[in-house]
Amino acid sequence: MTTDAFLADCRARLAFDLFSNTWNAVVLWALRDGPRRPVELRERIGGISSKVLTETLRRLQFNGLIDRHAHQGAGTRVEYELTPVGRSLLVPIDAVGAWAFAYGDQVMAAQEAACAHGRPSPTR
Amino acid sequence: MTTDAFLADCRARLAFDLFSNTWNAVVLWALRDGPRRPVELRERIGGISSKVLTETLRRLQFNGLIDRHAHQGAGTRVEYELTPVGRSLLVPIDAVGAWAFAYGDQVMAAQEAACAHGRPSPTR
DNA sequence: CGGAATCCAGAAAGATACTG
DNA sequence: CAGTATCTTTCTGGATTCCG
Repeated sequence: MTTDAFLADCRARLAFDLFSNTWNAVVLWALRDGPRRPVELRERIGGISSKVLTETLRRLQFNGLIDRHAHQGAGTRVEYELTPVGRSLLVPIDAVGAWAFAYGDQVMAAQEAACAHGRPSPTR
Repeated sequence: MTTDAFLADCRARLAFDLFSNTWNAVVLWALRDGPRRPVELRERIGGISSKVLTETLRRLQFNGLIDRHAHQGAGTRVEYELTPVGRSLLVPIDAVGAWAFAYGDQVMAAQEAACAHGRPSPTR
């Protein structure tokens, strides 16, 4: 199918914007095995602050990718869960992961080679 | 294969970082049909400034995803071309595009529904 | 525990002008 | 045309603190 036209004002940009965020894909991935509480997510994911996690969850919720469930009881218990749409996004996320698995070494090698040739490292 | 562990310090993050940039994927996509000159890229892609395009190209080059060819002649003629590794990245990019094609409507609908319910729109 | 409120540093990206 | 140099604005993510 090939979905041409990522360019100009294309709808595919919508998906790219979802990825152009450090944590969106990571959090979705961390939710793949079922509902999770924020504290669990922070354990599974390394190095994400409470604030940033909350922001990310709001963002995903806003885009209809996750649902928030507040179970009432002693204290507070909240869980987040993938929606069907959110779950469907795991497919392309997995494709990205598979690529990294296959080609990550070559990218790192290219980075080191560029540095060795005195090229400054762009931010990313 | 499923490439578990996107979490903590995993190599898959390397790939996510490549995507967590507004323009990387778009520029790679614009190069899919063969070598392109910067001015051509700016035409195909909408709304990218010369400066940002250059930065993006340097970044992709640094990661070994594209090559730069400077043809000498009257004036200046430069072309950028995908490396084999860069071309391989089109596969996951295409998966993302296919997802957007299939589910983009639902995401946009969710956004509008959230707004209608008075939820503020997170940045992304 | 969940999460909201601040404050802050750094990075990304846009606009503009300029050089070869 | 390709690329650089500034300047400015916006965004992101991190740290800290406080409330229910």
